[in-house]
Amino acid sequence: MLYNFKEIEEKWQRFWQEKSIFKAGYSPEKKKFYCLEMFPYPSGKIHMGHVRNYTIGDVYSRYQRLKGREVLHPMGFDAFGQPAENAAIKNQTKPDAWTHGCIDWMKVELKKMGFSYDWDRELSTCDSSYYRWNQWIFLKMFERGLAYKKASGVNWCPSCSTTLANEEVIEGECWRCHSQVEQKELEQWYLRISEYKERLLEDLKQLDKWPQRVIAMQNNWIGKSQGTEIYFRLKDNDKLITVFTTRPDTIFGATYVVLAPEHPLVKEIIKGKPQEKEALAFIEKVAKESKISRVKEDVKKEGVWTGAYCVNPVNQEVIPVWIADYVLMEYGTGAIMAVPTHDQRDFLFAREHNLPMKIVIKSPQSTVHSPQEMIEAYEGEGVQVNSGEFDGLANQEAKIKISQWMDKNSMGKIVTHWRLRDWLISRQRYWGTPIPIIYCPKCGVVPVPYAALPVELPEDAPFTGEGGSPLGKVKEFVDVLCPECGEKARRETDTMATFFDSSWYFLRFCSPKNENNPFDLQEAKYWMPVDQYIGGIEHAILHLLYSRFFTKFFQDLGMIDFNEPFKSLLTQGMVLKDGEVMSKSRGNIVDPDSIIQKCGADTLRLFILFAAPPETELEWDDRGIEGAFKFLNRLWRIQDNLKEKADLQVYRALHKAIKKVSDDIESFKFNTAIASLMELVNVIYQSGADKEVFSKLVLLISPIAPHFSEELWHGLGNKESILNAAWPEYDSSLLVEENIAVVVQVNGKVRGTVIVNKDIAEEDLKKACQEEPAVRKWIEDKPVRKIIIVPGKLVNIVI
RNA sequence: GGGCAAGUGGUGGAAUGGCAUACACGACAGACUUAAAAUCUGUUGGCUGCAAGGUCGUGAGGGUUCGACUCCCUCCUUGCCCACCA
Repeated sequence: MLYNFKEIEEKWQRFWQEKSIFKAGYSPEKKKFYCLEMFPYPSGKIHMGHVRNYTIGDVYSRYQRLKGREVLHPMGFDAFGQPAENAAIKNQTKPDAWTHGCIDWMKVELKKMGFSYDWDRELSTCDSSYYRWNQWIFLKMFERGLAYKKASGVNWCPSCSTTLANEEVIEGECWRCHSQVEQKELEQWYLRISEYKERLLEDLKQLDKWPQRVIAMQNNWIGKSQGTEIYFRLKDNDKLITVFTTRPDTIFGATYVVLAPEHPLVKEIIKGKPQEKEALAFIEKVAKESKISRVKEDVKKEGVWTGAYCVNPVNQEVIPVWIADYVLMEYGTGAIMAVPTHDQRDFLFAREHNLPMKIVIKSPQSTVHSPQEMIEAYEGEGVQVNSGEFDGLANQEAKIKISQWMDKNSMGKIVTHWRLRDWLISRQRYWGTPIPIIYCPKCGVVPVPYAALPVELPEDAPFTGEGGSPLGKVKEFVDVLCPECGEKARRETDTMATFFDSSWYFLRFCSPKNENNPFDLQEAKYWMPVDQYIGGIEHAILHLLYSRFFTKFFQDLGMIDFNEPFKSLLTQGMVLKDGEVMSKSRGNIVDPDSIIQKCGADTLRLFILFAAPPETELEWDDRGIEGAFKFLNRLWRIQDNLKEKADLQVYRALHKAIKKVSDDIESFKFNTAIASLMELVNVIYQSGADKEVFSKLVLLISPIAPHFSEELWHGLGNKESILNAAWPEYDSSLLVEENIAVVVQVNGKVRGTVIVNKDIAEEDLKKACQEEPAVRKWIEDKPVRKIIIVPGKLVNIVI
C-alpha cells in the first residue's frame, strides 16, 4: 500500500497556512536565524534549479526552527527586467499584467513544494511600495556624490536605438535585431562603487563562511594590482604620455609606445601630420567595432603610426608612437610601452610592422643572442641585460629597484591599479525603476524631492520594442515642473538596471511594509545579517558585490552597524539531464510539477537532496525519484509494526543517526544525512522499532519530508505541529560499543580483525593481534620492528 | 594566457592520513503469488581459484609516510570564472 501523498500534502499545507506557522516575529529574547534563498525572476514556472535552491534553504530553516531559533525565511520576486517587456510585446499584453500573472502562478507552485515561507513578508520589486525606496536610495547616493552622470563609450544598437549590456551583444550583433553593434559616447548614470573598492576587498577576509572560489572571483573582479606609471615625453610638444605597466623591469627594452585609438592625446598628436588621414580612418574603423568583437582572440592586431615620436625617460631613446586596437582605453592609462621581446602581443605586432626589438632579460638557459632568433616573446624570469646600471640583477629584484629609481627621479610613479569600474545603471527600458531626476533648463540636474516619491511608472507606455526609451514617449511622464524654480522641465526617462533592486531586498524583508524608511532600523538590527544565503554561482560576482556595496553604504548612513550582509553563503550546483544543463532550447526540461503529481513534493525534495551534495552538479534521474518514493513508503510501513520495546542495538543505531543527521544538516551534507536515515530504517526492518524510536526517526526526516512527517507525527497521537517539537538529542553513552573490532595490518596491508574490549591495555592488544591466526601467518618468525596503534580502530605491525 | 574546482564500480555518489566503493539506482537470485506488480531477503569492482584465499585497483607518473582517494611535485582531461589586463 502506498501512502496518499496528494491528500497528505494538501492537508498539511492548508494546516500550516491556517495556523500561520511560518510567521516570523521580532522576538529579541530569542536567538534568531535569517535564512534566505535568492529570490526568483518571475518567468512563470519554477524549474528544478529553483526546487533545488529552495529545498536546501527550507530544510535548513526547518532544522533551525526545531533547534529553537526564531526563523526568518521570506520569499519575494525580482520582478523588473527585460523578459517582461519582450513577453508583453509578444503576447500583446502589459509587463505589469504579465509579471503579476507569473508571480501568482509561481506562488502556487512554491506552495505546492511545502516551503516554509512567511508569505506575509512577500515583496515584489516592481511594486511602487518597493521601488520608491530604490529611488530614495538613489537620491541618498546622489546627495553624497555616489550617483553621477558621465559620458562614456557604450554598446549601441543603431536600429533599436538603445544601449545594450555586454551580455546582449552576441558576436558583435544585437541579440534582437542582429544589427552590427557600435560604440557610442553617451551620458549615463553611474554609481561610484569604486569609492568602496578598498573596503570591498579588505572585508572579503571576514567572509570565512563563503566558498573560496566566490572570494577568489570577487578578488579577481576588484583586481588590485601593483604597477608603475611611466612618463614618455613627446618630442614635438613636451607633453607627457603616461603608460601603465606591471613589468618596469623591461623598460629598457621599450621600442615604441602604443595609444588606444580613443586616447585623448591622439587627435592632438596627429594634427597636421602626413599620417593624419590614415590615422583618422583607422580610429573610425575601430570605433565601429564593438568591444566584444575587438576583444576576440585570434583577431589580428591592427594599428598605424601617428607620425610622432617620444622619449624613453630611462635612456633618452627616441621611439615612435603608434595607435592600435589591442590597447584599451578602459584599462590602465589607455597607453602602453611596447616591449616586443618580452610581451607576446607586442612581439606579434612588432613583427607585423617591422618595429625594432631589444632583449633586456635573459633566461639562464637561453642560447638566443639577438631578437631575430626569437620565435616568440620571452615572458619568464631572468637576468637584466642592456639595462644600464641594472645589468646583472635578477629581473624580480630589478622590478622593485627600477620602479623605485624612476619614482625617485620623477620618470614614473609606483601606483596601485584597480580593475573595478563604476557601475553603469541607466537603461533605456520601460520595465524598471524610474531614475528620480528632473532636468531643468535653468537649474540643471535637479533631484526629485523625497516627498514626491515614488516617481511611478506610467501604466500605458507605447510598447513596440523598437527605438529608444518608451518613457520618453509618454508626455505626461516627461513633462514636469522643476521642483526648484517651478518652470517647465523634463524627467529622466531612463530606468535603473535591475541589479539595483536586488542589492538590498534582504534588508526590506526585515520590515517589508514599512512606509517611512526602506527598512525599520530596529528590526534590521535584530534580523540582519543574513545567517545563511543560498543561491546560484552565477551571482558570485555582480549581485553579491553590489549587495555588499549597498550594505556598506547603509552603514555609512548610520542605518545599520554591520558591514557585510551575508554571514554564510552556499552556492548550489546546477541540475543536469543527460550531462547537460536543463534548458528549453535543449528540450531536456523536467517539470517539477509533473513529479509532484506523480510522487509528491516530499519525494522530490528527498531525491534532490539525496542525489548529490548541494554544491556539486546534480544529474537528474527518473529512477532515483522512484527510489526516493520507495524509501518514504518503506518508512511509512514501520508505523504498522511497532513493538513494545525495541532492542538495544536499535537504540544504538537511532542515536548514531541522530548525531550523524544533525552534524550533516549543519554542514549541508544532506545526501549522507539521508543515507544514515536509510541505514537506520534498514536496522529497524531487521529488529523492529518502538514508538520512541519511530517518533525520533519521524522528527529526523521532518525537515526533508515535512508533509509526510507531519502526518506520521499526528498519527502517533501528537496534537501539535511537528514544527513545534524539539529536535532530538543523542545520548553519547549509546554511541560507544563495549567490544570493538580492531583492524590488524601487517606492513600496511589488512590481514585480519580482532574483537577486543574497548578498554583493553595496549600490551594486551598487541599480543592479541600477533596471536590472531590470519595475522600470525604473515608474521611467522620475522622480527617485529614496530607496532603502530590507532586507538579503537587499527593496529599496524611492521616487520 | 591567468585563477578556481573536479576526476573513485555499470550509474548517482561515501570515506578527521587508518578496512576504498557507505547509502541508493541498476542487474542477478530467492521468498510470497495461479501469474505479474508491489513487498521482503540475499549477491553484485577487476583478474585468479572448486574453495579458503591470493592479487590488482580511486585520471597518469613521481615523492613524503608504518600506512595515501586524502598531503607535496609534474603532467593529462573536464567544468566554471576572468581576460588583447599592458
